[in-house]
Amino acid sequence: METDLHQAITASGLRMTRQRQVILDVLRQSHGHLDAEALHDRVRQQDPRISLATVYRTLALLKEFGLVQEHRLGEEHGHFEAAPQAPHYHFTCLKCRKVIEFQASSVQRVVREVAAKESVQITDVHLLLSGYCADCSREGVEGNHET
Amino acid sequence: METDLHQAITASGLRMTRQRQVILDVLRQSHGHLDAEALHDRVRQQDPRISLATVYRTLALLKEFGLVQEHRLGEEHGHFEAAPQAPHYHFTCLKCRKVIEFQASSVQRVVREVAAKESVQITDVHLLLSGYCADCSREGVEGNHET
DNA sequence: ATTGAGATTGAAAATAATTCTCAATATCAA
DNA sequence: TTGATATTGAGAATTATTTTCAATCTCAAT
Ligand SMILES: [Mn+2]
Ligand SMILES: [Mn+2]
Ligand SMILES: [Zn+2]
Ligand SMILES: [Zn+2]
Repeated sequence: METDLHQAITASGLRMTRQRQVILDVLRQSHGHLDAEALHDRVRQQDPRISLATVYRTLALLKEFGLVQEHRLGEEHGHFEAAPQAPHYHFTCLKCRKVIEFQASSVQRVVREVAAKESVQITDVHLLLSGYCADCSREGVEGNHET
Repeated sequence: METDLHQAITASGLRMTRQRQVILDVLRQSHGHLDAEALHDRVRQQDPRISLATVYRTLALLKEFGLVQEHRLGEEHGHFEAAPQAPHYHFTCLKCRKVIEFQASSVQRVVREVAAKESVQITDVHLLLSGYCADCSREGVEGNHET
């Protein structure tokens, strides 16, 4: 639960650094889906010297290890979260940008079907729903031409 | 089938231009999922003066009209396709970048469930599977440490 | 504990993707 | 035909991410 980073790192012949540990720790403690800058800000509170480049580098590494997931939530930048125990998916509000997580076992069924039918090996599943949350449900996606 | 752009445009008090028509036409004729530069290249063959900025501007407009969809296929840039009659989803190979489209009616079931349970209004659904296609299935995601 | 090969980092530059600015041009209702 | 104004092209600007490289760590072998 905390040594899996050490494990992955050394198994790969890489080196354990304070930066890598801090970045993973911060991501694990943070609920929600942080972008690189937001993560950098929080990481700096633990160690003000860590650079944004190292945040990006470490995120790429943690993704390879399967310890971190990146999501595209409809914006021009990525959002990151520590890999959860059970897979989950996302809804994001086009107006207020709120993110709601949900589970749906039937998605795994679809994944198995596609894997079989297309003879592919599936390693990642991203389901993103977007629209308007309960608070924002009013106007639609396109043109509200009323006053 | 060809006048729906005129319709959407004029209904919005906008203006019909050669550029907008060409960009939509090219996208409709192109099978596959083009990024902005690739689309620009093809559009230029019809009209060499059209700028990349206009391609981006028009894609944004066509998305608002629901005539075009943008997908994030695991790369740092978007890919675009003309809105299909029936919804479909995507698998992309992490090695060769090939894209396979598939349908899965159970996804719509999940969408309805989430909409009901979370009281949200869902306007877009993106399901992206990634992994290795039949040709590329061999090494895993990370490190192949063999020769 | 010391050493050294080489992995990692910070800072800044570079690259990539997309958006914005603005003067020139095109559209379309009158 | 005209005029108000929407749109465009070109390039600058912005945003997100990656790369470069010299300085600094890490860790296995002394
Ligand atoms: Mn999540
Ligand atoms: Mn498609
Ligand atoms: Zn909302
Ligand atoms: Zn492949």
